[in-house]
Amino acid sequence: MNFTISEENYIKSIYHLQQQSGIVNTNSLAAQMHTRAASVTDMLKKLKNKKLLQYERYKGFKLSETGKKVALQVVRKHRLWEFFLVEKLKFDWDKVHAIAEELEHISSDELVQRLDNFLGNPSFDPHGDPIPDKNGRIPTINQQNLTNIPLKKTVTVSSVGNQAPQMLEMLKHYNIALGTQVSVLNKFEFDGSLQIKIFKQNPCIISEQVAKNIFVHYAE
Amino acid sequence: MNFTISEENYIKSIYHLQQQSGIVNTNSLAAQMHTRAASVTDMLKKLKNKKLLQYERYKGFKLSETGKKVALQVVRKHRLWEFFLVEKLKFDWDKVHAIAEELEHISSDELVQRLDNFLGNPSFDPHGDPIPDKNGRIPTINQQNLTNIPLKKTVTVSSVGNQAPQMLEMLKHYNIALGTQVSVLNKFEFDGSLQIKIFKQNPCIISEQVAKNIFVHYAE
DNA sequence: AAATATTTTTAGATTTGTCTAAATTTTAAT
DNA sequence: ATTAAAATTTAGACAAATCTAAAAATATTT
Ligand SMILES: [Mn+2]
Ligand SMILES: [Mn+2]
Ligand SMILES: [Mn+2]
Ligand SMILES: [Mn+2]
Repeated sequence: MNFTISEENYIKSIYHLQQQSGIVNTNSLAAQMHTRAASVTDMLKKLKNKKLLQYERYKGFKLSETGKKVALQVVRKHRLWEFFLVEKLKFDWDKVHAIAEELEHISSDELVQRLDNFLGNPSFDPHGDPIPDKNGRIPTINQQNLTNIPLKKTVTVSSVGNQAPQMLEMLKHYNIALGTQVSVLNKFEFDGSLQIKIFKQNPCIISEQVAKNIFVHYAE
Repeated sequence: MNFTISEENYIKSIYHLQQQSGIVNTNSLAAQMHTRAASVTDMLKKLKNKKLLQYERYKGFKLSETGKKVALQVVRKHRLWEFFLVEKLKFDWDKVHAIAEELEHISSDELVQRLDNFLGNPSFDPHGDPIPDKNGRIPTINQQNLTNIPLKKTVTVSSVGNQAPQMLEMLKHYNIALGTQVSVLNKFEFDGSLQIKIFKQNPCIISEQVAKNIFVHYAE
């Protein structure tokens, strides 16, 4: 089946929201999509008609199994294109989201599969997010955010929670990228900020808010 | 300024039609776009309002200078993406048009420029059509169709006139691609068909209709 | 439990792009 | 010069996606 760009964007947003909260409500989706609650309700009816959504009015909603499959294909395309933009076209990682937001709607299945192969079947996108495979399966990694890491243990940055351009820009300033080796030297009780040592750099301090959005795994 | 996908498709079609005939009329555009004359008229009004078109009702129309620039950028994107699909993703040349028809509407200028560089700033797309540069300038080549070539002279295939999948499939069957060396052995007066010799193959016969759509230049 | 606030849905409008059918204009034929 | 044919435009309708304002349902507070 084929979906409009708008439908795909809604489906993807619902998918991301329900990953966190299980069930999604109208206002949070409206906020995520930068649209109005009334518009969301209209689209929910369409998606329910197409059996992509479990939805009863006033009761919240979540994707059906079919809906989830559609969402995963859009996510797959988004992350593969982001990988292409960074690895092949040398875009900075904080510049690719908006472009991938358009490219993810190109419809050819063969294109996606060939792109995947051309890129060497990558498992993670430039922000460390897992790329679903052709069947929608997602590779898992054991990762935790920096606030949960014991002191002095060296870990590797594996992904970024908040991917707002502001956050990514900040990480660029700190010289933190995926794969960067870090250890936590000190945790300050007053505001939860962390003193960290970044490989080959002088120790510096990051706020708790930033630390919570830096995910890491133990070095192999 | 930014245009909708539909506007871009109309602008591009008008551009291609006026390349041949100077001025364009409603019905031929409707045919080209697989739409109805009434829809064309509606869009003409929009494009005229946006100063992309010189248009007076019942009198035909053509692109303004601004309109031509927009068209050339869309053509540029279309042909760069086609090149990408064939050279990098190894698509057959008869499978890329429909996909490029979508990709040409991705809006980022930086993307186009980086793609161009990544591909090595190609001058011609997989069908031998020239790729406009950033400023809309088009490389020219001296080419003629096969019916105008003197007998026994060896020439190189440089582009294809009719690019319908049926035509491209046929050329694939004949083993004719861009760069293929050909010479005309004989011209049959009865139906205008040509006996030709394709490099490393036995002589074969092609119809006048096919010959007219094979453009060639003299080998360097 | 009643009143108030929040969330969600409906009603009705708007924009974009399309369509059919009818009217108008231009062109070609008698 | 009329008439007939072809091309083009207008009138009016429709689907998709959005919006604002008002109504309805649910949740929270007194
Ligand atoms: Mn998108
Ligand atoms: Mn990403
Ligand atoms: Mn197109
Ligand atoms: Mn082409």
